[in-house]
This record gives sequence, structure tokens and C-alpha cells, in this order.
Amino acid sequence: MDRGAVVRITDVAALAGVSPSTVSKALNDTGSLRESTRARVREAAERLGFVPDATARSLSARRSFTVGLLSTDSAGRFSLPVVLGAENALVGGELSALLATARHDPVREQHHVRALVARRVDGIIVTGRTTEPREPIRVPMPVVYAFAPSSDPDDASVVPDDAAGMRLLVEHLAGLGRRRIAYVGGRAEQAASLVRYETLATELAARGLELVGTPLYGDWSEQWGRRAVDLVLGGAVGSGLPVDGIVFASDQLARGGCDRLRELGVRVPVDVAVTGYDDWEVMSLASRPPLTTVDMQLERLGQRAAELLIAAIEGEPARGVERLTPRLVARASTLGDG
Amino acid sequence: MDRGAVVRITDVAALAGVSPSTVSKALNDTGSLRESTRARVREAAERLGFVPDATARSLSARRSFTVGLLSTDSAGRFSLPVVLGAENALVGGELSALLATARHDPVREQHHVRALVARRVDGIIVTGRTTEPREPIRVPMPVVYAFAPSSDPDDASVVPDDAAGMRLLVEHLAGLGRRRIAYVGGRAEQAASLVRYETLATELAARGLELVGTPLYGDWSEQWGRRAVDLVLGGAVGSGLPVDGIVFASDQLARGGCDRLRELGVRVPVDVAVTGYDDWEVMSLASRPPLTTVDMQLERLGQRAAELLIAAIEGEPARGVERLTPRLVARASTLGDG
DNA sequence: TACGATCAGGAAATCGGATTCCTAGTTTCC
DNA sequence: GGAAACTAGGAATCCGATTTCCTGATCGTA
Repeated sequence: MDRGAVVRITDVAALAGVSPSTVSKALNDTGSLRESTRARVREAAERLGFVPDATARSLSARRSFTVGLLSTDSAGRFSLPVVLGAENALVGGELSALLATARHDPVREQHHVRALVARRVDGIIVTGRTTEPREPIRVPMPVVYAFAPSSDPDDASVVPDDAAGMRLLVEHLAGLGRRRIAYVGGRAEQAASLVRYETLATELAARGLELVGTPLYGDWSEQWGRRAVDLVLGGAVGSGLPVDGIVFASDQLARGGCDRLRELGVRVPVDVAVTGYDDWEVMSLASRPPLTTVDMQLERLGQRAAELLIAAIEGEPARGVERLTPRLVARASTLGDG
Repeated sequence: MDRGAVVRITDVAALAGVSPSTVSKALNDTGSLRESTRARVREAAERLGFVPDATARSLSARRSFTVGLLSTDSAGRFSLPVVLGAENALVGGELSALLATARHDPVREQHHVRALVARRVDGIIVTGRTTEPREPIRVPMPVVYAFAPSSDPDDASVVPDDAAGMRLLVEHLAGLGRRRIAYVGGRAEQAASLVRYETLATELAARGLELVGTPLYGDWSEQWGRRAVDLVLGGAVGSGLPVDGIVFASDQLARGGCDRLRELGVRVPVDVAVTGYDDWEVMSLASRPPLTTVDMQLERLGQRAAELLIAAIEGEPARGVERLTPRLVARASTLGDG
């Protein structure tokens, strides 16, 4: 913290014995200068530890080289990886990330939006906690919505492809010979619960497999996962089990489910195969057995959002919803110890 | 996204029929202007949706009204709440937060530091993944270290007071009549494991309570928590248990411990009371029974770091390590169902 | 040798506000 | 009624880098 040590371009110019404009040209490889001059300027800048003031640069460039990461959420389990992925990708484009978390408060969100506009960010990435579509924000710069898409189809959004994820799971279970599958969702009104169920139903039907019972909805807790297992089995034990597979809408549910199955003496996956969703490792790996699940690749999603935003900033805006194909992660809850 | 709609101060001036300097004075409540003039200007600004360019303002104010949040970590479980708490507190000071995650890569960190310096941030908050002291960064603006303190005692750092947390736990266990306590740590070389153990030993001794066995170290997984329970019990069952309490150094360990105890038919907390650490709710609440644990109040820690940084920016720097007292969260793993 | 073309580098304008300094009017007070 | 003290608001300067002009020097060629 060596205060007062702010070196300006004029300081470099003085040391190198040239004018400030020459320094600028030398360091930015523009204009026409003798190589010896450039070298002299570079050396002077180096020696003084000159770091050009980005504020001034922004002013004349009419670009801030900054993008806003607006998180509706307080950057929770889902939006956090998205934010990190985006931040990571932005670094490559020499862009900085302004973090703005709204915590579900529209007033805070509005305040943040104003602040981002005031800072003349080059663009904004908006993330949410759920995959529910959200109201778009109105700002005079490009915006990309990640995870939670914009309700305006003309906006650019990137979301995980839940249907594709579910298809991967069905394919996997079918390949393992499972034929009677039950579904346990989270909160009934949420897109994640519903889309996953609908895709499951469609895919099972397409393969002539049985969807056992009606979809069960509760919340997203392990506790509900445990209770749901009781509902699925309906008191049956031993060889009279009504299912040979349970698809849970999240790892948390699946982990609870596994715990309950074990308590009941039902072997996973020998008697019943179990799948989760999210690949939240603290759940999926800690589960006994570890869960076969779907990785939505949220970091990649954030990265993709950043790419789209950069393209938009450079004049090539995208529109519509882009669905990112997730990745199946196969573990012991379907494969067994082998 | 209504492009080209960037309103400048001259536009407002023209509409209000005054000079740009008058607009500036009117909107910032400076200078001496007739109230009617101020009102006219305000109205014009309002109508045009004028948002002053923060870049330009920064340039002349020689302040960016921005602080850097430099996370060594990729903003994981510990640094994330700190970052959020800080961001939250900064909003109140009309400061924006630039997010910079280094992901344990010194090169990336250096790059981010340079970018923050280039942007002339007013200050930087540095967070880490562990409570291990870290090398300070060298920049020409105030810095506050949060969670991971600076190794230079002259720097300002804010850390959770682990010793105080442990004291709370011992007090709690002693109050419940527990007398024979075992300790299960995480990774042996980490401060969190060691400090907690040492404090536990000291506090138990001070109260004439027994510390059973040697401290057990492994990793931070649930699996290790389960295995450690076997080591603690050493095959004993029924009324011959060697302990009536186990202090785990994290919720994850404690949760694994509870699972194992239940499998062995040991009742928690009737036979053995269990405590965790961190109050990571997805663990502490999902555990059966829910965990008595210590909340380090990481958000408050981030908030406090922001306060110290703001004070430093305003010319009143702090120095030394400030320890934030954590909060005991008592739940069923020591209290029982009551 | 001379004249146009090319080149190196400097002077000045620019980005968009904030702030300092002035200058007309208007009050105030003796 | 005239000088001193305010007032309201505008003109000019500044923040620090980029960029556009522009000038003097060098080069090439007829």
C-alpha cells in the first residue's frame, strides 16, 4: 500500500523524453513510431510501474470494458456457478465483472440496474434462482439471461436443457434393463419439477417402459425424498417391489431416498436403481451409494452466456433461448459397485 | 435495449435552458441556485431519464466508487457468504463491487490485481478458502482481508473467532452435563482443525472435564466422520460407551458421525451428544438429528470487512486482526426432541 | 537538384461530468 | 444614493488517456 504512487502517462512521457501521445501510441502499438522509441517508452513505463487509468480510457473509448452480473438470487447454489463461469469467461475478453445481487427484492434490483447503467457497463448477464422465465430488464445495452430465461422471446437466454437431461437418464436406465420407474419431484409448481416429469413420461412411453404411479411432489428436501420412498413402495418389501427404478428430480431428494431405501433393506441399485439431478457433489458423492445424476454444467452455461454477451457487445446479438445439453454422470446408484 | 438513448448533461442543460454546470449543481445540490431553477433542471433530467456517467464522474473525482472483491478461491462455501455480505454492505455506501476470482492460481490473481489497480478501485477486500494466513497483496489502495487473514500483522484482517466458537460449544455441552468428550477434526494441517482442538482441550481442562482419546484427523468428508465414530467408540456398545459427547470440527463430519451412530444403535443425544461447526444448513438441518453447531456469521464478517474498508477509504485505516464472535445454534443433536 | 511521398512524433481536441473562477444583477446598509 | 456584500448562473479548467491533425524531417525518384 504505497500511497501516492499513482503514475500518470505524463510521468512516463517525461522519463522517456517524449510526449504523452507518443507514450500512448507506443504502449498500444498504434500510430507510427520508431521501434527504438517504442522500446524506450516501454522501458520507462515498466520502470515506473505504469498502469494506465482504465477510467480515463473508458471515457474516451466510450466503453467501460465492464459487464454487470445481475443475480436475482443472492447467488445461491444455482446462480453462483453461473456467475463464476461468466466471470471466468469475461476475464479472457479483458472485461471486468460488476457483481450485483438483488436478493429477490425488486427495489434492490432496480437500484442495481440503475447503478450498472450509470457505470455504462458494456452489457449485463442476468441470472436467477430457478428456471422460471422472468421479466426482462430495460436497459440501453445488450443483455443475456442465464439459467432463468427472459419472458420476452426476442431476448437472448441460455438455459440448461432439462428435457435432454432426462432423456439421458431414461436412456441410461433403459440400457440397464430397468422397466418400472417412479418419479419423485420437488415443488409442484416449479418448472424443474414439471418439465422433468413430462419428459420422463414421454421417454418411457416411447420405449414401452412403465411409469409407475403418479408423479409425487413435495419440496426439495432430503426429508421429502425419504418420505416419497415410502409412498412409492407402498409398504411392499422383498421381491414384491412395485418399481426397479426411481427418478428423483434433484440430488437432495435422491440422497434422502437412498437413505430411506437402505433403512428399509432395499438394495440400491440391485433392487431399485436411483437417479438424482444437478450433480451437486456434496450430495451426489456423499450419498450412499453415490448418485447417478445429471450435471447441468452451470459453469459452462455462465461461460456461454458471457460469450453471447461479448458477441452482442461486438455487434452480433443473438436472440431466443439456447438450451445447453447437460452431461450424464453415472455412479453406483445405478451401476452398483462395479 | 433502446440503444443510442444515452443522455448527456448537455442534453438536460439544453432542455432546461441552462448551462451544463448549472445542471451539475442542480442535481448534486451544490453551488447557489434558485430553487425554481433546481426544480426545472430536475424535471428535465427526469424527463430525459438522465443518469450521469459514472466513468466521467470517477475521472474528475479521482475515485472510482468501486471496490474489488478478490477471492483466492473460486468463491466456494466459505468465501461466497463473505463476498455476498461485503457486496451487500457496499451497496449502502454507494459503492459497486468488482468480482475477481483467482481460483488458487497466482498468475490469475496477479492479473486480477493489476486489473483492479488499473480500474483505480477505492479499495480491495481479499478473501480465501481457509483461515490460513496468506501473503498480502501489494497495491496502492486500502486492503482488508476477510476470513483468511494477511500474514502481515500491520494489515487489517477480519476472521471468525474459532476459539470463541469452541468455547460456546464446551459451555453448552458442560451445561448439559456432558463430561467425556471426544474430538474429530478434518485435515490435520489446517488451522481450523488445530485451533478448534486446542481450544477444546483448554476449555475442557478448565472445567475439569475429560477429553477422551487423542484428536482424530482425516479429511472434511462425511465418510471420515462415519469412520471416526468407529474409532472413537472402539467397538464399545450399550452402556459401556467411552464418551457422552463428540465434537466434530465441521457439520459435514458431524452429519456423517450421526449417521454412523444411528446405524450402531447409539442414540443421539441421549447416549452421545454431537456438535458440528459452520452451520452449513444443507448439512446441519438435514442431519438426523439436526445439528447443534456454530454459525461463524460469514455474511456479517464480509459486512464488517466492507465497513473497515470504507473507513480506510475515508482515511481511517484499521490494522491488526479483528475476530468476529460466532453464534451458537442449538439443535436436537444435543438438546433432543424437546 | 527538386518536388512529392512517407514517416516520426508532437499539439490539441475529445470523452462527460465536477469544480473553480468570474461576472452581471440585486441587496443591504450607512 | 453610493459602496460593499451577496446571488445566480455561465465560462473555463481539469481529470487522464486516446485520437486526430498537423508539421518538420527524411526518402525516393525524375
